[in-house]
Amino acid sequence: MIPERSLEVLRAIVQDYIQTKEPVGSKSLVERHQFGVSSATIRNEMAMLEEEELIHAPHTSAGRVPTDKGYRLFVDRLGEVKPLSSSEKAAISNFMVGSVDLDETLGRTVRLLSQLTNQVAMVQYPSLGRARVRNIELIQSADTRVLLILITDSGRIQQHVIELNELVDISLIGEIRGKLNAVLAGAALAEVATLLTNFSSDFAPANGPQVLLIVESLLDQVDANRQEKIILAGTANLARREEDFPGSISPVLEAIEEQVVLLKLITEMQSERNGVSLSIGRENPFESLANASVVVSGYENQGSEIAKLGVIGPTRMDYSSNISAVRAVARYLTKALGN
Amino acid sequence: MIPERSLEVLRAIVQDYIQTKEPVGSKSLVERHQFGVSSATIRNEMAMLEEEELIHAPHTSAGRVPTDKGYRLFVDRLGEVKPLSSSEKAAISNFMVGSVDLDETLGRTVRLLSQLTNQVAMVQYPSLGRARVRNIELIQSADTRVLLILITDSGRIQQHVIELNELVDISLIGEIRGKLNAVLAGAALAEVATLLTNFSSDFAPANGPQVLLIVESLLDQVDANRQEKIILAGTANLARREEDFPGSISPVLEAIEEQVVLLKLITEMQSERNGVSLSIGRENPFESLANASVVVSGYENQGSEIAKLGVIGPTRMDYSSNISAVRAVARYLTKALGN
DNA sequence: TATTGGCACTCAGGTAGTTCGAGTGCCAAG
DNA sequence: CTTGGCACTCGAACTACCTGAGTGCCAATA
Repeated sequence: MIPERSLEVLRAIVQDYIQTKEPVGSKSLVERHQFGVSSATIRNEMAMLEEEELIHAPHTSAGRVPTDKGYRLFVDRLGEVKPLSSSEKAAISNFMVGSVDLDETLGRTVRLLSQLTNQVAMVQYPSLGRARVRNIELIQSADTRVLLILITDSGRIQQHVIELNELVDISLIGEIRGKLNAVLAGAALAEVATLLTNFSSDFAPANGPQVLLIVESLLDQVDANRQEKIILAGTANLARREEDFPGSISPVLEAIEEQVVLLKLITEMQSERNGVSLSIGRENPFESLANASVVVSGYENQGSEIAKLGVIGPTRMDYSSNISAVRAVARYLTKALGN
Repeated sequence: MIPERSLEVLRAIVQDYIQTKEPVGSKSLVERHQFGVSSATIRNEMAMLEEEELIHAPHTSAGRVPTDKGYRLFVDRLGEVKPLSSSEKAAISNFMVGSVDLDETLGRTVRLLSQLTNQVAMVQYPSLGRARVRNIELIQSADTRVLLILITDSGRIQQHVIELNELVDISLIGEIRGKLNAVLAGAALAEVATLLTNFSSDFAPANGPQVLLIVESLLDQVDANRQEKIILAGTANLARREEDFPGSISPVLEAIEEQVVLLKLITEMQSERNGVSLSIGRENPFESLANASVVVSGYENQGSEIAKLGVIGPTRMDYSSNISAVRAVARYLTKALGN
């Protein structure tokens, strides 16, 4: 359909535009690339591309700028993924050593990704969806208070304080803990609710209310964490790229701060080839992100994807580098979680 | 020293400037306020104020703008603290209901403060400095892994995964936990290190290495958390006030993201009257915050200050409102922690 | 001595006119 | 299909000019 050379021209336009941030004209194009044809020919090609809405001229006597559709074609068909430099690789492995718990690992990861790409980076906490219960702890932290801790095999630790309305004997707490673990250890989180349906009937009726409170809290815990969490880093990079956002950056900042929006966005994104998925400009469902692009990839634990990570930046971003950075970091994180 | 009416004029200038964002001239000043004198007189006053470096003219034929020194005088001597509107008060109490654990409470607080002030809000996590150990838990989460949980009486919960190099018997874990709690329960965090000096000598020599590992991790835990943590909300408000920051907002954003900087800043700020402390423009030690002001207040638990919270915004901010909002939120948070 | 009206002066910001040149589309010739 | 040529377009950059808010100062006044 679209002839080979036109695609070459599109690629050149995208690359030049990303680099120079100026609309690119036919003349500079033939100067910077070896096409072996004259600028007039290129002009014809460009007219074609404009016909296809892959590029767009901001005004009559200006060069051309890629449209969202143009970027899309670029990433889908043309952009070789730029391999990471060795210093970048070194940065990645350095960053990872010495993190032990999940919080720290994810924290480092998000900062790493932000430094690597000079964009805003985000890491989603592992979804509890497919995780399994490893351990449940109940700790009496005051006379009428119990701390419930839920540890899953993805390494995530949830804690919550339960306020019981009356004083509870420590042996009862122990009993509940024992039975909870007996019933739930190894169970998938999705099964927890069904497994606990008649849980309180095992206990003396007098203790029923307390047991129920704890069970409810546990279910809340499982459920509340279906609504996920995202951590961010490098917000300042947005401001540094301010000129890349026509209008203002504040809608973008707002969208980013609104975790719900971000979560919706990245969970809806379908993985494309290479395990990386993109949403470019107006492709993505939020008006406020019309000038932004999102690059995400899933990361895994024990063979299945548990959450996503990625970057968000101006539509005019260096897709090649960012895609490879996101992919590499996702891989490293998967590896780091493997231990 | 400085006559009464000059101060009135300064106050009027600050108020008008904050409201209109335009340099304010002598004529508009007499129009908007009842001074009972002519603009010529005001001009004389203004010349005085400029002499004192309390205001400054951006250029010859423009009105005047308060200097940092002018703002300082304003907040110290002139600004009545604007009482909160009843709807604001309602917002505060609504926001607080239903938060149970510390994380959630602080999370709500910071969002509340940001909404109330339309600025970037920050809340520092309680310092462990004066806190006491309430409980220590050790949970075996895999064959060679133990989860250490430290709960303090300020409600803060720290957890850390310890990697032991060899398989450990569960009864040993239980023994260690028991003795740790026996030794440490109720101890101030500062004492923990001394209390544990000879801890491992209580155990069979064969177990020495394991015990040491755990003790070390616990000490790390106590120590690592001396370096505090801050949570932020409302970063987008900065971008919305972009025009208030000459140059760019990106240095400000960077400073804010750099927790170390923020922490240094707010811990160094000395509380002024009303329990609120301010740092205005170049008063604060970081060049990047030359156009920013910080308003912070401490919040308390059990009668002593455990950490700080506050807002950060342009030097040209509404000090009266922000001061009262910060103060009110700090009070409410103190109250909320009282339970 | 403090206040005031008057007045000349300053200067940032807006408007209007001009030029410049990168870039375009089209065409006829190769 | 490619290419050189050419007329055309129009934003950006520069200039010149004007306007008006605001100033500082002074001499008159209360």
